[in-house]
Amino acid sequence: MEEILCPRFEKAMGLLSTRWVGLILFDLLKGTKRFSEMEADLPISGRLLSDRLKMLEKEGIVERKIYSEFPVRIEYSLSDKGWALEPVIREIQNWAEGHITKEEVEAEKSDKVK
Amino acid sequence: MEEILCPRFEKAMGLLSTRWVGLILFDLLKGTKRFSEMEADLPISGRLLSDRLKMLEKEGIVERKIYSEFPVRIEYSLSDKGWALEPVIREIQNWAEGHITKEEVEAEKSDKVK
DNA sequence: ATATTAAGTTACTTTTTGTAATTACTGTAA
DNA sequence: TTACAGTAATTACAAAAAGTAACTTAATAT
Repeated sequence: MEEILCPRFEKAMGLLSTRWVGLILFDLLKGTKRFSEMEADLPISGRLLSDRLKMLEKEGIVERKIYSEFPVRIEYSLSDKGWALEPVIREIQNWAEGHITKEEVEAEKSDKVK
Repeated sequence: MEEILCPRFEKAMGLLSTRWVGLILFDLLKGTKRFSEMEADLPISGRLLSDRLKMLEKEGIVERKIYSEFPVRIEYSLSDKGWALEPVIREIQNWAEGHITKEEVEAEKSDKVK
């Protein structure tokens, strides 16, 4: 492979195409969330949610705040770098609304049953 | 999980976050390509490239054209639905240019060596 | 002591990737 | 007519990542 791809783009694409990252961002764009809330919102297990949040925190996209209450409360939110992804998510939504048909959504569901 | 996520968005995100799909789209946005060209452009093996192109064709995003010459020539290009993803890719590039640092790109490289 | 609650982590199985070798389908050359 | 060459895949198999459910940790209430 030669230098066809911009390395920054490749890195960004690697991040965004990590399974579940898009949905996690979508959820956090609605506001600050707790671990268990995200677990309930998204079709993802605790193990992977934990992995992905750790990864996104390391990348400076997500911020983690601990409140030492009872029981302990931990809040996740987007950093500025994370908020800057809003246009990306918006364009994906845009495309989805214009180009994903109801049939395709149905097909997806029956795939999952298999 | 309740109905928190838009099913169309979830479907779109599933497609776009399939490994290599973003880079394949990026490559095809530069124009029609042959299998072996894409294989050379991208850090992806023939097996997966073949899988992904088949999937994208099934989703109506990529078009496949056979030219019965010698040797056979097969060209891949984007459909209208595929071209409609251009703004998504553009916003990702945008974000990458503004928020991925040189250090992060370097870190990526050394990860690969490991 | 024991139970409760949130936020993870571990152990284990299934699925998806990556790599290399092989096939299929032409057509050209010896 | 057998052998070789150029594309575009496909197969076989080892390695990595994902999915699931049970378990752990830490603080506090009963």
